[in-house]
Amino acid sequence: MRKITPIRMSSEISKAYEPQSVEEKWYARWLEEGCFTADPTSTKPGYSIVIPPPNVTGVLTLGHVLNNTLQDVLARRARMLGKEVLWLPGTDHAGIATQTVVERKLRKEEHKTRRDLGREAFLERVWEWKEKHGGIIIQQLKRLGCSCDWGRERFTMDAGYSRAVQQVFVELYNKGLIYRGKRMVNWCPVSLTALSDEEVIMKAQKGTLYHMRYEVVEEPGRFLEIATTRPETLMGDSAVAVHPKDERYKSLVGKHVWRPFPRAQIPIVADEHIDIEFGTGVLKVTPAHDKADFEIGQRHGLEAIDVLNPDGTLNELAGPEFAGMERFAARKAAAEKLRELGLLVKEEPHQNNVGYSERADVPIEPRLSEQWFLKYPSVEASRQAVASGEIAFRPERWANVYEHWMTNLQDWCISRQLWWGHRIPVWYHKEDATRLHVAVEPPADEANWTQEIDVLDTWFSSWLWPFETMDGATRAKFYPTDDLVTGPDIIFFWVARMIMAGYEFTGQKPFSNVFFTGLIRDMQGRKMSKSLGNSPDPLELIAKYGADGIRFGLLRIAPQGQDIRFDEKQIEEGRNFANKLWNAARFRQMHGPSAPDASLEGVALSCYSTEILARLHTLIAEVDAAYGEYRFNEIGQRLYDFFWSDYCDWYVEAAKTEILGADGAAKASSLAVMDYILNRFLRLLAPFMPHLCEELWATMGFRAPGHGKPFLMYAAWPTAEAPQGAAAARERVEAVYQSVRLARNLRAEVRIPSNKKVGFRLKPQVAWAEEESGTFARLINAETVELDAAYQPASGEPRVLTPLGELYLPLEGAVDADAERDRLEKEIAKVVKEIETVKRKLSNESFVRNAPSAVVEEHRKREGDWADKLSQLRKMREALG
RNA sequence: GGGCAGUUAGCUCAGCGGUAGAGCGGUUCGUUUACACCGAAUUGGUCGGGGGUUCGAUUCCCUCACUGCCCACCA
Repeated sequence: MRKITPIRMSSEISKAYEPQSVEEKWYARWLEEGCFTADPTSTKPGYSIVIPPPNVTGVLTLGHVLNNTLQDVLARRARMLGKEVLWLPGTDHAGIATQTVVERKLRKEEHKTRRDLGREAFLERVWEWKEKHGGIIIQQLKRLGCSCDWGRERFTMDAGYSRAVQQVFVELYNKGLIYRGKRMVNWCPVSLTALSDEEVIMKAQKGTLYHMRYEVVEEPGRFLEIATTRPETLMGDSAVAVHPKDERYKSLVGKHVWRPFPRAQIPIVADEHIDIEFGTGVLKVTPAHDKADFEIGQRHGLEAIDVLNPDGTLNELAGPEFAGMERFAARKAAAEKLRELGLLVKEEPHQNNVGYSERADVPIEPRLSEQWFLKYPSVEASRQAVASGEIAFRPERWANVYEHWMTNLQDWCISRQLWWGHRIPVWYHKEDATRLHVAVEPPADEANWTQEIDVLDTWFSSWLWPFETMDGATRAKFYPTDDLVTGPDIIFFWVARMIMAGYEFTGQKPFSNVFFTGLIRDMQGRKMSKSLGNSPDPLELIAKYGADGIRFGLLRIAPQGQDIRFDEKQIEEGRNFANKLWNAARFRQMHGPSAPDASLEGVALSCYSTEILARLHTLIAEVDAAYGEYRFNEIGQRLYDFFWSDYCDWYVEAAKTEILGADGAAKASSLAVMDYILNRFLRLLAPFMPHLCEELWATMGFRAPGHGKPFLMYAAWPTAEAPQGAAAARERVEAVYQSVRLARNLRAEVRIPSNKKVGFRLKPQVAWAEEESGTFARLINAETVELDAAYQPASGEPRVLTPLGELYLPLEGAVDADAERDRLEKEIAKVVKEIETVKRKLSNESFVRNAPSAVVEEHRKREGDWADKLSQLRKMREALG
């Protein structure tokens, strides 16, 4: 193992923490030393996470930063808890997205389409692109500090993985769960492929409801009025439908109407599906272009007339004047023609929901086509696993969303008319198209067969991710995985399907916990998107604030599964916190070397030391509890508050009395306590800010019992002992600190500049006031605090009652008896009010009877405290005259 | 049309049955030998409206309002 040489701090070292070089240095060291490598033969208990594989075309977004930082935190803490950790990385081939990117490039640079190249050549291009430009995001994740086992990076189109995908297809086919059929699917006229229901996004549209009329064949001169939003499909109408109970039209059922163009007689049918209330209560039935219409067509044996080409233009069945016309142009043209024929009754504005293709962002076209479908496997086991808590969803409410989807499953359209993807392992016999060969290997007499040209939906490969990324030995050690961290937006696409695949193909759940993060939005609450340009570049933020800064900033504002409004200020806070820690360590270093083990054996502690150690003890307990509930923001908040406020603002400032004082033993004690705290705190913070903590750990020369490697990232997770005498210390320290706050306030009120040293007088009311007067004086920036039990203040000298006693500020010329009288009287009024409140509460019998005794006790104590304070204030008031 | 979240200080958010919190912002002071990416003090809230349960409600229940998200074949 290589020796680590820490950079020694010196007074020349920069006052501000400069993350760039530190972060890159440590990341390189960790990699060199194999710190991220998972060993399946280890005797330590295993812990594993698989990364939600980002698209190979992807670049890092803030969403990725949050998501992967959370995974990194979990992985790093698990290592410190003594687990053998596997965080398995990789990328997704992302069928449509990647194909589109390469096609666009081809068009731009060579003015060619993929068809110009042909399938084989095009795929070669995609692979070339993938090798060259794919996986940028992997590099970006490294810059963020992700401790993935990069040696195990997987891609969903790796040879072995692809084979597994095809095997799964064959297996499901043989089980009768996969079938081919001509069905109504969601067709994207831009990507020219079928899509699953999940890839369709419903959007509210402002459109027009056209009222038109068809003449009844059997009763010339009588017209049926029909409302439609899609007149361009009327050429594909093969019936009109009314509700069987609709009295208005009962007599017409079984008769016919004239479809105006191409002119034809079509029947009037009765169907339960019709909503009597909507429009005119008459529906034009276009079985080829609407899912509901298709079903009506099935029930009534209607012809499905497909009037659209795959690209969304109309075909010759629509008639010569429409053939070749784009669908939305045709809508206007059809309406216009109806108007000319006198068949358009009216047009009215209408809002309805239209399905859009998630990728291409155009309205999808319901289209009848031959596709492969999957009946989901292991549904009941999967549903049960989440319902019973065998797989825990956090926040829990997502379990309901999952449950709802799982109980309303529709068969999954898994074929895609793309080239980039896993080719469906099916061959059709050239002589006899009904003969199929379904296997991973092509048939022996391959020349007599043609392979299916469609590929599989990308999610049909990603659902195997938690186990197909692992070899046998790895699986034995690390499967099922422990935590999955992902966004709720892919709960159906990915999470639910992985659960089903896990049970179906491994007989086990694929993971035990799923943590759903929130979505990161901009300050206006909008989704981050490329088109809005409101998505900050995380790498720029890293350059500006450091990886640790962005990690900490984001973690601290990421609530449990709630959406997050992003504000760069929050990242700035992360950077500032890093700087604070850096400087606190620097301060400690300025007073000599630290003890590596930072033990407090046999060290006599000041009350301030005892108090901060007690707080550290509490902190560790709280952090552990918060980890147990995945409350990352709370962990961040606790660490921040403890360090900045309790440690830096109070403890270090108080300890300066001893550190800068003459008592060698006392100084050594305070420094040892700082070492103790820093040693533990760096370990606690390491998962959040790994680079900085590792740097300081090395600089300070700390050691800790560890789990194999001489890095902080392998140091044991800290435990803290509650110090002896914590309660007494806390009481004393709190009295001092409270007195400090009051004294500082007094200074400010009397307008003494913060840097001006002044002399105070204290009439002590506690026996130990003398012992703490030095620290007290330091904290209030006093020249002196003279203790004088018999002190007679000049009338009008600024004064305040503190827990240490009456405090006076003898100032030349600033004596104002009226002001002091006012101040005291205001204070007295406040106390009187407090006492009244407490008294009222205590005199309420129901309160005393019903409230928990601890609460009642607290009120009693409070009453006593206030009463004491009041009597002292009154005495001071009398003395003032 | 169903379901789920959210509504707390000017802004972003914690708290979720016992005296309203943080950060940022504002105001005032500060070259106090770690840190101006800092320190101190201070300002600022009938905890969305209305009911109810309770000795007590920002916290639990009901209801309404608005905001956001998910699901759903009303053309």
